[in-house]
Amino acid sequence: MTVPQQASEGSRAVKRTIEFIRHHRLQKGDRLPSERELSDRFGVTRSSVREALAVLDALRLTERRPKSGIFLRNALEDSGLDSLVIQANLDLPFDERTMRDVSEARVIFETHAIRLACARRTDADLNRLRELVANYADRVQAELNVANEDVEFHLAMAAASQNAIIVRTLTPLFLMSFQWRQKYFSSPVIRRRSLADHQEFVATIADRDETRAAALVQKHVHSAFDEVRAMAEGNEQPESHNQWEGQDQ
Amino acid sequence: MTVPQQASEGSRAVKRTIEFIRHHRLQKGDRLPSERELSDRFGVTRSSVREALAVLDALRLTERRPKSGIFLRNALEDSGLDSLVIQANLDLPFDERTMRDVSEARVIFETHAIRLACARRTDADLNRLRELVANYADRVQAELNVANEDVEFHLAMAAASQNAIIVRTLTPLFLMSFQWRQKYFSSPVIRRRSLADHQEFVATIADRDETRAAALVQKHVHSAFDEVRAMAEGNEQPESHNQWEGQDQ
DNA sequence: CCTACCAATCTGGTAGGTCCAGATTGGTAT
DNA sequence: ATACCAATCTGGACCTACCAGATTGGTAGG
Repeated sequence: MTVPQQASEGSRAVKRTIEFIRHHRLQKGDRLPSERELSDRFGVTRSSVREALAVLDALRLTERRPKSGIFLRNALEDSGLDSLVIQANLDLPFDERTMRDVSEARVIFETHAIRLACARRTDADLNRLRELVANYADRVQAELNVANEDVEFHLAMAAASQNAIIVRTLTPLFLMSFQWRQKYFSSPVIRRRSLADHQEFVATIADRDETRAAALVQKHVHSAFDEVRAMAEGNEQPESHNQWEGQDQ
Repeated sequence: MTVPQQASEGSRAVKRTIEFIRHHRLQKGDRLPSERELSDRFGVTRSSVREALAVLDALRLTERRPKSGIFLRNALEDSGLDSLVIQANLDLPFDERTMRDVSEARVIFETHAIRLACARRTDADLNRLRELVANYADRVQAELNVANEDVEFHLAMAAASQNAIIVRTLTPLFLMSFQWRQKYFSSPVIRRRSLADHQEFVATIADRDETRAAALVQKHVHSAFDEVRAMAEGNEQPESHNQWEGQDQ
């Protein structure tokens, strides 16, 4: 995956802007301060602010009206899925509701993905999945973290559905959870359990057994989310309202 | 929806860069020319190029390695869904396979959305849907285009699922088809047929009739895509490989 | 007092320049 | 063939300047 570099000023400006929107509770249609004022506030150049605004525009969060101002196009919660990845990378917190929705959506999307994979998977898909599981097993044996390999495997299953849009939909849902995925897979017990599931996934896809595959998705994803939830509640400071905040690793 | 402004240099730089990647058939891991060279090629300032690269970074298409270069992180087809919206807004074409996948994904996602909507919709959701249909009916009566209203209605149905992630997933799938949606709804016959479907949607959601609702989604979406496909093939120049290219309106 | 109008001001868009420090690279000396 | 070092290239950030249209506030006219 990506090596966590230090955030550039441009990215910091994105973070500051999102925090500004949050803090001032700006709503759809509200106007942001001018680029010049934002650059003053944030202590960066207008160039950096403009870079950030270009990103927020791309995410459909803001709209820059020439000679007029910067306006909020959507509430933070209405932007595209890619903004979740960016928020996660910037260590911005998610609320409980978002995490619940992500969990539910992932089950729905991945269930369909694996159903399609059972129906349409090619031998090449199957071989790739077997390779990935073998590699996964090696790493589990070597007591290594498999957070990245887990994402790789799940995306490979999705790819076997032969529908690139489904893959592109699931990708951000995985990437946004990179932080706590790392924590989740720090447990050897969990790694072994996960490996067993993956092996079963491959078997069901090989047999084109949609029903068993779909059931397995439910179990696999739900248990993962339950586990993470439990971990978060265990480590949680009592006064923290948000157990899903990204953690530095 | 959004008024199509003239593209800024920053957006043009995005377009030029994507075209560059396409034209030179760059693959994952390949290196792009330096910012300075791109700004020369495109005839814009480095600032504009940097704005564009910030966007492509956010879309997970490129990766900027400080003091090293710009590298392709993903193939164009592996980026997030939001990039589809941007490509559509820049009048960049989609290939047939993407459109097929979008159609399939939309049916899957929206079917689940409406199932959840049947189970969970509140009275407020229902009222909003009725309002939207009433407005829709007025516009059909007045022989007005209902492209935007159609999106609004479908997103409102998705919102009734009480899962924001599903809404955020469907949104780009609608927005990317803004161009030909406009054409599709230029036909009064289609507008009337669509209105009838929407009225039936509301009825099924009111009755919480999941089965009928799901069946209706299949019919509604498939017929729409078939229609658009037929329209595109009809107007198509024989040598065009791509009938999904965005059209100016 | 209200309205119409106009000029100063503010805004985003773009250009062009500078400096920095680390990565890359190619040639040189060993 | 290898080790090393200096010139070069790269992205990151800052700064100033200009443009033209949108906005706005005050003024003149009704």
